[in-house]
Amino acid sequence: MPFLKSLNKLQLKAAIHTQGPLLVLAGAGSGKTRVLTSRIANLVVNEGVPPSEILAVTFTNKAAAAIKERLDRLIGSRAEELWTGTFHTIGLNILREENALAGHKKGLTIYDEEEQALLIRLVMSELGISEKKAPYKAVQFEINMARNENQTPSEYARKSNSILSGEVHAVFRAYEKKLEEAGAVDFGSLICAPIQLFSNNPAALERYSGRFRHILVDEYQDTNSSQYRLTRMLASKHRNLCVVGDPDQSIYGWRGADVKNILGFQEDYPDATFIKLEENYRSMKKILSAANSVISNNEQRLDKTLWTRNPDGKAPLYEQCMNEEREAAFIVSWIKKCLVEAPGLKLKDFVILYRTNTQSRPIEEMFFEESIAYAVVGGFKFYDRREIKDALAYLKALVNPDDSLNFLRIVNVPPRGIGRATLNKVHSLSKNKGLSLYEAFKEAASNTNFGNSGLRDFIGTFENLRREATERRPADIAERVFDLTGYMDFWSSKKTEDAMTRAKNLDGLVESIKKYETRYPKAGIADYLSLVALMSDADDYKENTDQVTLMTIHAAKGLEFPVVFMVGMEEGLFPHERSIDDEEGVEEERRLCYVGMTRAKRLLFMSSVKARSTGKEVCRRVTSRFIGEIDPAFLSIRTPKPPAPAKQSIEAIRKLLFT
DNA sequence: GTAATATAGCTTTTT
DNA sequence: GCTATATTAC
Repeated sequence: MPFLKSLNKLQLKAAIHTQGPLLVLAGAGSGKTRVLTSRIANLVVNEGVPPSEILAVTFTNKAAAAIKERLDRLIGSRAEELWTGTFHTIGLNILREENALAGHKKGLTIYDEEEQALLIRLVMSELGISEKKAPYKAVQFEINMARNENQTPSEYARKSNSILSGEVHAVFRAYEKKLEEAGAVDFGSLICAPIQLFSNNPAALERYSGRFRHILVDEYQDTNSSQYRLTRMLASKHRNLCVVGDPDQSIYGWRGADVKNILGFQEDYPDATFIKLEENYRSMKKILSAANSVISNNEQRLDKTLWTRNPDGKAPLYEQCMNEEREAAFIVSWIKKCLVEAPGLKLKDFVILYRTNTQSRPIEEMFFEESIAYAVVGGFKFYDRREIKDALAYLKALVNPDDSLNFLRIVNVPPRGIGRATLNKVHSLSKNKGLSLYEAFKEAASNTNFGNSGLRDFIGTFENLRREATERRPADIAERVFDLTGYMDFWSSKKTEDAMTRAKNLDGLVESIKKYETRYPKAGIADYLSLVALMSDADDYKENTDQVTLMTIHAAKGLEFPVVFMVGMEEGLFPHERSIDDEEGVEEERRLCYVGMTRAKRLLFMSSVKARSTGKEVCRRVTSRFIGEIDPAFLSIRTPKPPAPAKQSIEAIRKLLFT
């Protein structure tokens, strides 16, 4: 088979292994994705396994799409039948399928972090728990951690030793009830609900564990306890579970990921085959050695040393810059130099990696000034904008009006005379009669005691839209909604620049729905909404356009670039001050550093600044310990000389003179 | 009762 | 720098 020819011995072994559990420890750049795809292709082509009986879980939906695409080249259109996606996508699909089977008509609205926070705060105020006693952020964190451990509210109460456990327990319970009433789920319940379903319903478990003859889980080091349980359940029948990962690249501990899942795999499955991929095909020797010397400072590690046949290449270069602007100038001058000296390189071969999203700004400004095309991945997303959130809330409310949270969000936007007093009245009506907010509004609209015409008009419009929605296409629906509710007009009638961009963004949203519509002709507006909710930052990385990419190191997981810049290599930023207190936190930061460094194929630049402006103050900064941990044999340190960007604007010179 | 305006507060990483 | 909340104006 042609797809097996290009593999090395160990990769091949992993690819053609067919029966029983398999653990693949795949170091950075060791050809993991190739192994995964060849393995699936081998199962289908040589072993005759129908693609529909294979489940491949990836970390992002983009990675899932990439696997499907590669597979499409190997086995053709049958790749479409494969079950792929993130744990969350898989969970959602299971819930949908089972809901349909059980005849539930309830909507499945996915609440993102912000919606979750709103609901928690609502619950807290109803329970009379003050923000001072229990900050909602802390409550939210506890609830999400409980979800990561697949705990119900009462299990949480039993096991938690948090000082807030009493309050959290109460909020958690009421929160679950509200979710249920709204037909909504949070991210965590997309994993927990299927587990619960399978525990209560052996026939359902039988269906799925029987269907998935082979299961592959990528990035297994970043699975949490719930995902672990779900995986075990799904694999319980056939036990053909292949997990792939690298403990050194575990960077989601703060989200409940537990490296023990991968480290303990052989205890869970004593008959598991174990394969270690240590040959790196990605990076030049000196880059790899530098990365290895950093990660070797971690105490808690599995024995593993990455090596490569690649040439030495150039040692990573570190420079301490005066401030953020100089750091940005440092990047720009090197990009320009590289483009001249290495004619094969294009803008899309460069990536700027940072610890926190806010770090992108000064770099963006410099790129703009120097007319360098760039794209920021993640960070402040299109879908995070207020007008887009409002617009999506309209669509969510339309699809699932019992989702009181989103209904509430839009009911008086734009202002239509439904203020606090009206809201209170409707709210008590809903409570007294046990109605959802929307049902209460409907009742209020037909009741003449509510002399509010704005309310009646809105409910009328909303009802009409709901009727229309059954026979229109998604983009059409969206356009009608924004039009008839006056939401589009709310922005486009204002003449401020801000309002105009918001109106334009709304048009952009309709455009994106149109694109979705042509791509998935059978899908409805509800499908679009869940896709948007589960879309990850990395999903909007476009490798085909020629522009420099800016992203967090977290988002860069699984990607590779010829030239990598890692900026802000400073104590307090990287490692971040909030993880500096305990050794485990620092070790995770170190793994993150390792992940960043191992993204680089040919050149790696690292930089820090001497003075950083945080808010109003300017702080002196100390070089990150990680720089000191790099074996000096594999690091060039440059003392900053006056930077000389090819084209200096008057403004840039002025800045140089006065800073 | 509702809408516009000032003020504080906040920014780790994300499905 | 930008948004949710509190206050004041209509």
